[in-house]
Amino acid sequence: MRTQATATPWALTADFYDRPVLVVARDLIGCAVDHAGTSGVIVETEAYHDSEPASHAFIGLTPRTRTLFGGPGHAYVYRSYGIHALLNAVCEPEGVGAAVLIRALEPSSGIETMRRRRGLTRIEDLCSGPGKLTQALGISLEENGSSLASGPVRIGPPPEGWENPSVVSGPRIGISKAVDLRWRFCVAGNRHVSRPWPRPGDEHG
DNA sequence: CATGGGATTGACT
DNA sequence: GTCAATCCCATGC
Repeated sequence: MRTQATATPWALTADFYDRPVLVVARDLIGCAVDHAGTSGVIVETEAYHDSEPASHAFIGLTPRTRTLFGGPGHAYVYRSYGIHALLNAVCEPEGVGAAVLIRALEPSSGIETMRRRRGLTRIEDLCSGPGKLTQALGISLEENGSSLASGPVRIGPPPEGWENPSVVSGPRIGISKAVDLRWRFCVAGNRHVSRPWPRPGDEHG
Protein backbone atom coordinates (compact mmCIF):
# COMPACT_ATOMS: atom_id res chain seq x y z
CA MET A 1 0.00 0.00 0.00
CA ARG A 2 2.31 2.74 -1.11
CA THR A 3 -0.74 4.91 -1.56
CA GLN A 4 -0.73 5.75 2.13
CA ALA A 5 -1.39 9.12 0.55
CA THR A 6 -0.73 11.37 3.51
CA ALA A 7 -4.23 10.46 4.61
CA THR A 8 -4.04 12.96 7.43
CA PRO A 9 -1.28 15.38 6.50
CA TRP A 10 -2.21 17.75 9.26
CA ALA A 11 -2.83 15.73 12.41
CA LEU A 12 -0.38 14.49 15.03
CA THR A 13 0.02 10.71 14.93
CA ALA A 14 -0.22 8.11 17.68
CA ASP A 15 3.50 8.17 18.49
CA PHE A 16 3.15 11.75 19.70
CA TYR A 17 0.80 10.53 22.43
CA ASP A 18 2.75 7.34 23.17
CA ARG A 19 4.99 9.17 25.67
CA PRO A 20 4.75 10.09 29.37
CA VAL A 21 1.49 11.95 29.90
CA LEU A 22 3.22 14.92 31.55
CA VAL A 23 5.39 15.43 28.49
CA VAL A 24 2.39 15.22 26.17
CA ALA A 25 0.39 17.63 28.34
CA ARG A 26 3.21 20.15 28.07
CA ASP A 27 3.74 19.61 24.34
CA LEU A 28 0.04 19.93 23.48
CA ILE A 29 0.17 23.59 24.55
CA GLY A 30 0.18 25.54 21.29
CA CYS A 31 -1.23 22.69 19.21
CA ALA A 32 -4.48 23.10 17.27
CA VAL A 33 -7.81 21.31 17.71
CA ASP A 34 -10.25 21.07 14.81
CA HIS A 35 -13.79 19.75 14.65
CA ALA A 36 -15.93 20.24 11.56
CA GLY A 37 -14.66 23.67 10.64
CA THR A 38 -14.31 25.08 14.14
CA SER A 39 -10.79 25.18 15.53
CA GLY A 40 -8.60 26.70 18.19
CA VAL A 41 -5.14 26.61 19.75
CA ILE A 42 -4.69 24.72 23.03
CA VAL A 43 -3.72 27.14 25.80
CA GLU A 44 -4.45 24.99 28.88
CA THR A 45 -4.15 21.25 29.69
CA GLU A 46 -4.10 18.91 32.66
CA ALA A 47 -2.48 15.46 32.95
CA TYR A 48 -4.18 12.44 34.54
CA HIS A 49 -2.66 9.00 35.19
CA ASP A 50 -3.96 5.75 36.63
CA SER A 51 -1.31 5.89 39.34
CA GLU A 52 -3.01 8.83 41.10
CA PRO A 53 -6.56 8.98 42.54
CA ALA A 54 -7.81 12.05 40.66
CA SER A 55 -7.79 10.03 37.45
CA HIS A 56 -10.88 8.16 36.32
CA ALA A 57 -8.51 5.33 35.47
CA PHE A 58 -7.45 4.96 39.12
CA ILE A 59 -10.25 2.44 39.77
CA GLY A 60 -9.05 0.22 36.95
CA LEU A 61 -10.54 -1.04 33.72
CA THR A 62 -14.36 -0.64 33.60
CA PRO A 63 -16.79 0.11 30.78
CA ARG A 64 -16.37 3.78 31.52
CA THR A 65 -12.57 3.75 31.48
CA ARG A 66 -12.16 1.40 28.53
CA THR A 67 -11.10 4.24 26.22
CA LEU A 68 -8.59 5.53 28.77
CA PHE A 69 -6.77 2.21 28.81
CA GLY A 70 -6.87 1.89 25.02
CA GLY A 71 -4.26 2.90 22.50
CA PRO A 72 -2.70 6.40 22.45
CA GLY A 73 -4.03 9.11 20.18
CA HIS A 74 -7.73 8.56 20.76
CA ALA A 75 -10.33 10.91 22.23
CA TYR A 76 -11.71 10.13 25.67
CA VAL A 77 -14.93 12.13 26.00
CA TYR A 78 -17.04 11.81 29.13
CA ARG A 79 -19.94 13.64 30.73
CA SER A 80 -19.20 15.82 33.71
CA TYR A 81 -21.77 16.87 36.30
CA GLY A 82 -24.49 15.47 34.09
CA ILE A 83 -24.18 18.35 31.67
CA HIS A 84 -20.80 18.94 30.11
CA ALA A 85 -18.75 16.81 27.71
CA LEU A 86 -15.02 16.98 28.47
CA LEU A 87 -12.34 16.19 25.88
CA ASN A 88 -9.19 14.23 26.70
CA ALA A 89 -6.33 12.87 24.59
CA VAL A 90 -5.41 9.29 25.55
CA CYS A 91 -1.65 8.86 26.10
CA GLU A 92 1.01 6.24 26.87
CA PRO A 93 0.94 2.63 25.65
CA GLU A 94 -2.25 0.57 25.49
CA GLY A 95 -2.97 -0.86 28.92
CA VAL A 96 -1.92 2.33 30.74
CA GLY A 97 -4.77 4.64 31.81
CA ALA A 98 -3.37 8.08 31.04
CA ALA A 99 -4.88 11.13 29.33
CA VAL A 100 -4.53 14.88 28.89
CA LEU A 101 -7.64 16.97 29.61
CA ILE A 102 -7.98 19.83 27.11
CA ARG A 103 -9.12 22.71 29.33
CA ALA A 104 -9.05 25.81 27.13
CA LEU A 105 -8.52 27.01 23.55
CA GLU A 106 -7.84 30.30 21.85
CA PRO A 107 -10.41 30.28 19.01
CA SER A 108 -8.97 30.32 15.47
CA SER A 109 -11.73 29.64 12.96
CA GLY A 110 -15.45 29.03 12.91
CA ILE A 111 -15.84 31.74 15.51
CA GLU A 112 -19.34 32.73 14.42
CA THR A 113 -20.43 29.10 14.78
CA MET A 114 -18.91 29.06 18.26
CA ARG A 115 -20.78 32.24 19.19
CA ARG A 116 -24.06 30.74 18.04
CA ARG A 117 -23.51 27.53 20.00
CA ARG A 118 -22.39 29.35 23.13
CA GLY A 119 -24.91 32.18 22.95
CA LEU A 120 -22.11 34.61 23.76
CA THR A 121 -20.07 37.06 21.74
CA ARG A 122 -16.84 37.76 23.63
CA ILE A 123 -13.99 35.67 22.20
CA GLU A 124 -12.60 35.01 25.68
CA ASP A 125 -15.88 33.39 26.76
CA LEU A 126 -16.09 30.86 23.93
CA CYS A 127 -13.50 28.24 24.87
CA SER A 128 -12.09 29.30 28.27
CA GLY A 129 -13.02 26.09 30.06
CA PRO A 130 -13.21 22.35 29.36
CA GLY A 131 -17.02 22.28 29.08
CA LYS A 132 -17.10 25.51 27.10
CA LEU A 133 -14.75 24.40 24.35
CA THR A 134 -16.63 21.16 23.65
CA GLN A 135 -19.86 23.13 23.35
CA ALA A 136 -18.20 25.70 21.08
CA LEU A 137 -16.70 23.04 18.80
CA GLY A 138 -19.78 20.81 18.89
CA ILE A 139 -17.92 17.85 20.44
CA SER A 140 -20.15 15.27 22.09
CA LEU A 141 -19.94 11.87 23.78
CA GLU A 142 -20.28 10.27 20.36
CA GLU A 143 -16.65 11.17 19.72
CA ASN A 144 -15.48 9.01 22.63
CA GLY A 145 -12.97 6.47 21.35
CA SER A 146 -12.44 8.14 17.97
CA SER A 147 -8.98 8.78 16.53
CA LEU A 148 -7.45 12.21 17.04
CA ALA A 149 -5.49 11.69 13.82
CA SER A 150 -8.35 10.83 11.48
CA GLY A 151 -11.21 12.60 13.20
CA PRO A 152 -13.86 13.76 13.46
CA VAL A 153 -11.93 15.57 16.20
CA ARG A 154 -8.33 16.15 15.13
CA ILE A 155 -5.28 17.67 16.83
CA GLY A 156 -2.45 19.08 14.74
CA PRO A 157 0.93 20.73 15.30
CA PRO A 158 1.26 24.36 16.39
CA PRO A 159 0.25 27.00 13.82
CA GLU A 160 2.76 29.63 12.81
CA GLY A 161 3.72 31.73 15.80
CA TRP A 162 2.73 29.06 18.33
CA GLU A 163 5.87 26.90 18.05
CA ASN A 164 7.36 27.90 21.38
CA PRO A 165 4.83 29.32 23.83
CA SER A 166 5.83 30.31 27.37
CA VAL A 167 4.23 27.74 29.69
CA VAL A 168 3.42 27.96 33.39
CA SER A 169 2.40 25.03 35.59
CA GLY A 170 0.26 24.74 38.69
CA PRO A 171 -2.11 22.47 40.61
CA ARG A 172 -5.08 20.95 38.78
CA ILE A 173 -8.53 22.49 39.04
CA GLY A 174 -11.78 21.07 40.41
CA ILE A 175 -10.43 17.91 42.02
CA SER A 176 -10.28 16.79 45.65
CA LYS A 177 -7.56 14.14 45.47
CA ALA A 178 -3.87 14.41 44.65
CA VAL A 179 -4.21 18.18 44.85
CA ASP A 180 -0.48 18.58 45.44
CA LEU A 181 0.49 17.51 41.93
CA ARG A 182 1.24 20.46 39.69
CA TRP A 183 -0.02 18.84 36.52
CA ARG A 184 -1.83 21.84 35.02
CA PHE A 185 -0.16 23.68 32.13
CA CYS A 186 -1.12 27.08 30.73
CA VAL A 187 0.19 29.62 28.24
CA ALA A 188 1.63 32.42 30.37
CA GLY A 189 -0.58 35.49 30.35
CA ASN A 190 -3.09 34.13 27.83
CA ARG A 191 -6.61 35.50 28.30
CA HIS A 192 -8.33 32.37 27.06
CA VAL A 193 -7.16 30.22 29.99
CA SER A 194 -9.85 29.20 32.49
CA ARG A 195 -9.85 30.57 36.02
CA PRO A 196 -8.22 30.65 38.43
CA TRP A 197 -5.38 31.99 36.37
CA PRO A 198 -1.93 30.70 37.23
CA ARG A 199 0.29 32.99 39.20
CA PRO A 200 3.20 34.69 37.48
CA GLY A 201 6.46 33.17 38.61
CA ASP A 202 5.34 29.57 38.09
CA GLU A 203 7.61 29.26 35.13
CA HIS A 204 7.81 25.78 33.74
CA GLY A 205 10.54 24.03 31.78
C1' DC B 1 -32.53 -2.02 41.60
C1' DA B 2 -31.37 2.61 44.37
C1' DT B 3 -28.18 5.77 45.46
C1' DG B 4 -24.44 9.11 45.22
C1' DG B 5 -20.63 11.59 43.36
C1' DG B 6 -18.25 14.03 39.80
C1' DA B 7 -11.67 16.50 35.71
C1' DT B 8 -18.27 22.29 35.38
C1' DT B 9 -20.85 26.21 34.32
C1' DG B 10 -23.97 30.07 34.79
C1' DA B 11 -27.30 32.40 37.54
C1' DC B 12 -28.04 34.43 41.64
C1' DT B 13 -27.24 36.62 46.75
C1' DG C 1 -19.40 34.06 47.81
C1' DT C 2 -23.48 29.98 47.12
C1' DC C 3 -26.06 26.66 44.50
C1' DA C 4 -28.83 23.96 41.09
C1' DA C 5 -28.85 21.64 36.67
C1' DT C 6 -28.62 16.77 34.93
C1' DC C 7 -26.37 12.11 33.14
C1' DC C 8 -23.21 8.22 33.37
C1' DC C 9 -21.79 4.62 35.93
C1' DA C 10 -19.59 2.48 40.21
C1' DT C 11 -21.03 0.72 44.27
C1' DG C 12 -23.94 -1.51 47.61
C1' DC C 13 -28.12 -3.67 49.20
